[in-house]
Amino acid sequence: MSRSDEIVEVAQALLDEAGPAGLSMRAIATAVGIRAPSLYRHFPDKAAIEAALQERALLDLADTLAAAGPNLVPLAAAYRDWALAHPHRYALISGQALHRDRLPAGVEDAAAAPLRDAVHGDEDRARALWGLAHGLVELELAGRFPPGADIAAAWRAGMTAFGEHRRQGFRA
Amino acid sequence: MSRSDEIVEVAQALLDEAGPAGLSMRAIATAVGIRAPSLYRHFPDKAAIEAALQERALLDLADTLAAAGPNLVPLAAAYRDWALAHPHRYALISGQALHRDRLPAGVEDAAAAPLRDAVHGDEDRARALWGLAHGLVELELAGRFPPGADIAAAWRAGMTAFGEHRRQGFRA
DNA sequence: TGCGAAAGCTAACGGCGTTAGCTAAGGTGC
DNA sequence: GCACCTTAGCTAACGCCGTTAGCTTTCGCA
Repeated sequence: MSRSDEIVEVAQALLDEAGPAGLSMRAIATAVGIRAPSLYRHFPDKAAIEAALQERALLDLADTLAAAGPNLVPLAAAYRDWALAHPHRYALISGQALHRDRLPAGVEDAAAAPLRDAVHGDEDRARALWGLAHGLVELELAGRFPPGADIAAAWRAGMTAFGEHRRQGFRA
Repeated sequence: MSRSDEIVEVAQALLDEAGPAGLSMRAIATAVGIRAPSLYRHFPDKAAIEAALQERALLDLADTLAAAGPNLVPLAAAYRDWALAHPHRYALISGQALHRDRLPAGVEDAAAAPLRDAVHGDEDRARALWGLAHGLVELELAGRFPPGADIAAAWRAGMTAFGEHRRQGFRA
């Protein structure tokens, strides 16, 4: 394993346990066993390390979604489960945090493809579905739902809306 | 206008033009005409200033949504329009950024109430709808949709799903 | 007139990402 | 075998960040 790979590995462990706020260059370097400036021998800046983590996370998410199959309900469940299992990774790939220009082409799309397939290529409904899943995950991770809220039921309500809609062959 | 109010006013202007990243204590202080440590005469810490901005933003959003009326489509349009008009304010009240423990009681709920009313008190569907709106806004603000994407059509697709669903009296 | 509170100030601390510039180790060409 | 260049580490430091300590000035009021 190259030193670069080792750094990314260590950074991912640090992200998982300490969150994005704990992912400092000094912390990564210490975990590797070197000093912060030495990291710049392997990566041009912190964003490059973050981009490597984002690539990993997106590919992992894409695999997970692909493994969930083509049906809406298990697909949505896989999306939510992945986010809840890796909340800090999800935070790293959501919002403005994504270093899109540093990611290899296709990586971002790979994670979106399963959702698009689940609505049979209808781009508008795929985007709405993505928004729904992303929004529900973000609200849940941010603790915006009151304690005791039945979040699974909210997912069911959303999925039912989209599922029924599809079964009727509706077009917006 | 008290000094505290002036600070919040200036901070909001700074937020609107420079975004959350530009909202530093030194920048706020300079814009007010004082030095950063003097801000601590009026607020205990930066989070308190942010909380004041969040309260303003949430109340403004709540007013905007209330003015949009009880129907789903114009309500959703108002939500999106507000977020696009004040992207940095939206960023400040979304995600983990919210200082919930520092906000006056009811402020957060005031912004959510119109969505809940629009689905006639069905909590599960209200949360799904909130997730949909929040998610679509976040994805759009983050530039996650490809250039030229018909985002309005995605909103229509989502709203149609929820709207049709309601008209049929469906329950999840 | 004196006093205390309010509100400003400078200097500084420990954190951050990052840069400049030095050094030690390892391989390669003559 | 020696000179040389590259690689990968290091320390010191810069300018930013939020924040604290401690000083001064001003002002209202008894």
